Amino acid sequence: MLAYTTFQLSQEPRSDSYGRSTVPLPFGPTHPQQTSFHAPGSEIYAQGEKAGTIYQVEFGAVRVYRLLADGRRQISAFYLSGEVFGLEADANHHFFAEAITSTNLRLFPRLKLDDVSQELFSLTLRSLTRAQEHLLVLGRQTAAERVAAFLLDLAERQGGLEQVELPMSRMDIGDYLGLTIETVSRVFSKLKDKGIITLPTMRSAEIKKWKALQAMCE
Amino acid sequence: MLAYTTFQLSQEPRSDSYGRSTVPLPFGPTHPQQTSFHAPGSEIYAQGEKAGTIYQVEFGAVRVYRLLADGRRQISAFYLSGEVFGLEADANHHFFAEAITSTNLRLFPRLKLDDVSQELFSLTLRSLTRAQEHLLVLGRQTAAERVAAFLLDLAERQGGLEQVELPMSRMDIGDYLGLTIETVSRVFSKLKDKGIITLPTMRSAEIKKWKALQAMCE
DNA sequence: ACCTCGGTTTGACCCGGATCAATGTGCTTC
DNA sequence: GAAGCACATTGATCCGGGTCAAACCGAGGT
Repeated sequence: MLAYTTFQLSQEPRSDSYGRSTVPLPFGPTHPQQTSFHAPGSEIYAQGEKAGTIYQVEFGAVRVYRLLADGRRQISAFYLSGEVFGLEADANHHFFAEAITSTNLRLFPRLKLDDVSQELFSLTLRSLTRAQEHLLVLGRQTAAERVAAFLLDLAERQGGLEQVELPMSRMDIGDYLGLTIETVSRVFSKLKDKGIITLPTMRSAEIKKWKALQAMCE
Repeated sequence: MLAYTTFQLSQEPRSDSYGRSTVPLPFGPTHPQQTSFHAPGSEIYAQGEKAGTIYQVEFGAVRVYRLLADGRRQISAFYLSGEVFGLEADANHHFFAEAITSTNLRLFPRLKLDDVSQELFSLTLRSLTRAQEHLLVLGRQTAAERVAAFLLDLAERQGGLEQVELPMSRMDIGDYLGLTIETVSRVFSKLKDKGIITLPTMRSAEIKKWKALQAMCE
């Protein structure tokens, strides 16, 4: 029932989409491995902590999640026996990891890659982080919070100017944020009424009150 | 305003979290580059097509999305000038990519990596795919569809047996699926009433009607 | 300038899932 | 076995955002 998909850059499939290897992980042998036991509910790492170690579940179950300021939580993924987690796009963890049940972990220290691999790998990891952060938006934010976060994201990607280009339609925005065009439009109108943004044309926005917009995302 | 985050495995930061490089991509020089122009709305690649090429937006904007059977669409990400997309976890595309506006793309052919990089990179790409597929669940599926997909996912990860262990609490499940514990519980009860599953204990489920469960996810 | 047409905005109403509240159930401890 | 407690289920009500429908642009075309 497990589908072992072939990876384009691999000669042979070796692990499934949860990181559960069918052979020992390739970065094991050269580095002495360490294991650690975690009681139910205990923290494995916290958001903001230094990252680098990769973890493989020997037995037990782990949840990886983020929190909004008001306590709303979005679990990004669960990890079961054999599965691997802990990869982060930069030096620090962006998520919390906790044991759900009694859990034993095998620890793999960070490893070195050549230059080409590095850049590509880095790129992928940051896409992963972005997707995971978008999970939080879709899973736990209101329509207004989603649109505010979207505008700030676009503005940042366009250099942080107050003028933001919106190359995509309202429908595209809705489909990205998990909303209907009507709701997107209503939120835009409300932001305009409050003087937080202006809408000079249908395909652009001007951010007038950055603080207010940022406050809306928690 | 752009935050250039340092990647743990890099000596120096070279691209931001959208894949917009501050220096030429490292896989450019050794391979002759190709570019392609796309009119608004035109397809760049389709779900199921052979993957491998990596794309960088020279100008324009691109949407990458998935569709449910009934036409509901979830856009996974937008890509703007300078940004990179097209990475896939296996030989085929799992998403559709389309130009939003008139768009020019720079194409990079697939590249070879050493063995160690391969496994790790493969792992990361498949995490990325999983996160992106979870976006579809959170953005566009109903409570019943989310729970059904969750049970099937867990069952598959546990070897495809009808008995599924649920190491996590209802609250954990809710926080993963973007639902409340009450809704998760109600959906479980409804599935039980319909004879699709049984709940021998609070922390396990038995799938009785696979077809019905699969049908619920579209 | 006027017409057309797709995309957008606005309004009225509805419904799925959240919230609030009460009850039920399994586990632990004595 | 009874008490205590955390987690889970069930019920009643509410509300955010979806749906349906109408009006409103704005960019081309004539």
